[in-house]
Amino acid sequence: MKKPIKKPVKKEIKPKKVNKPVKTETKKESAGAEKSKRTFNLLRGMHDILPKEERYWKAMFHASENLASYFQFGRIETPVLEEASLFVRAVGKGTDVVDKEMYLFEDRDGSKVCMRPENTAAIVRAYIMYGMWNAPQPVKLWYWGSMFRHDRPQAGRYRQFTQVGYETLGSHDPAADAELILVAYNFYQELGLPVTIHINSLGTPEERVRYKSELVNYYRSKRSYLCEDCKQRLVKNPLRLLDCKAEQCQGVKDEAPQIIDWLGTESKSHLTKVLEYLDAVEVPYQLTHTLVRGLDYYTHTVFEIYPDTPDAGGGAQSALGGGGRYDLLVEEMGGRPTPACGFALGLERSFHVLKQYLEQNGKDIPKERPDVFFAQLGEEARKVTLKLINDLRKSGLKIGFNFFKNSLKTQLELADGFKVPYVLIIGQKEVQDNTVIIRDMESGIQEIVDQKKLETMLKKKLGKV
RNA sequence: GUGUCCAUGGUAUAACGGUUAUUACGUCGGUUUGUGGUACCGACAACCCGGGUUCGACUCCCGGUGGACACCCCA
Repeated sequence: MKKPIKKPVKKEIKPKKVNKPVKTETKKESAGAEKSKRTFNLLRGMHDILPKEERYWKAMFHASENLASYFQFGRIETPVLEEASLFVRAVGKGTDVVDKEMYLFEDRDGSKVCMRPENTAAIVRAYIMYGMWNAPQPVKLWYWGSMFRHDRPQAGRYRQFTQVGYETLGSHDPAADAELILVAYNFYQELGLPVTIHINSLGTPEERVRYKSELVNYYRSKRSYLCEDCKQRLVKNPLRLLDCKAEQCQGVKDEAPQIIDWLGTESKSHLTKVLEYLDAVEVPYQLTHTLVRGLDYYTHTVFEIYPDTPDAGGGAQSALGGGGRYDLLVEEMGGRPTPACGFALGLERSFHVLKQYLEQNGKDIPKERPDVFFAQLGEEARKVTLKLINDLRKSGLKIGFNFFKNSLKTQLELADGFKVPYVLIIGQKEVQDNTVIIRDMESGIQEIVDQKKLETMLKKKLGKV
């Protein structure tokens, strides 16, 4: 409140430059307008992706796109907004994702809609809606988009976050599971980030139910040793008991029955086959019997991807992505019985860990640099330059320039900042002669060439023939 | 949802219950108007918001908002 009043006064006392009073006036005006002075914050848990981070995002997008094309996944984009019950049904009532974290609201016509908290449900919806079972099976789809969960923000966790995901619908073959895991693994290989896959099997619902009751029995007998959270989990979400990080629960956890012992021969052999495929493609994995997943729809294979870097974020948050098989979901959602599996990667997390990893190892994703910089003096030269730059657009050369600077000195400074090997200069003289100066930034040697020969000259000099 | 810590120019920071709030980087401009990587000069730009205590608050207190981290949970 005080600032707007103070400032103008201060400036009026010592009048200096011509444009000062003008500025004072605008300040006064905006102060008078009161609320117009307010600036805006981001909503909690939201974030911007700025140009300086773009190369990481681009790398991630390219990796996922190339893998999708190589492994023949078709891109699908579903809406951010869906009928709320879609996710309630698919993800499951009682899960935190549905009960506590959904962006849920009434649309203007009173219908309940929500912003997608994940994308598998929508993929299944689309599979059924468009009768994709009529296409050759399995149907392989991938997506890239924003998801929304109203959770408390934390390292690598946002309320709006980006996931890339791959889903294979219509195959119960363990090769489908393995292929997905391979894609996930390759994604990080492409980025140069070492990761390990943690894998487990949840078996069939029947096997899981039997195991769960066994687990509950076991934990009940040890109830007095458990932390408060685990006492809650015992009634609310028993499988999560295995995920507890509390010191006091570790002993109990280590002795706990393992689901693998409760799997039938078919489930076991499914898991074994997946592992055999992983061995064949040399994907490093770790059989983790404590791995359970939060969403209700998983059956058989479940897996998560963890960075190999030791201090890459906290405990649970270090999972970069995860997924698994959901053989019953399509039918539950009203489709024909269709086995399926898929996974999603958290891109903000991946970005975070990747950047940190690269920095720690003195590496980086190279910034995009122009090959040459075009400097221009005067209006006529500017026109010619613009024409030449446009002509060179298809040459494959990247040309840096800044038309809004007039002094050659400034333009050379810019060029220097880009570390370009050559600068092209056009002034009055060159406009008249239809020439252009090529300046070697290292040696300072300059030569004058005909504008018509510019492209071939440049390509030659840059070794891009 | 719970807990801990935090909030000064674009970024990173210093200081202070009281007349002009540091410094560096940055951005813009200049050192005879057509030549960079150095140097010098100048300019720009900040106390998150609201309330309280006080003669007086950027500084103390409360609330809000936002941030960081952990838990719950999840990507």
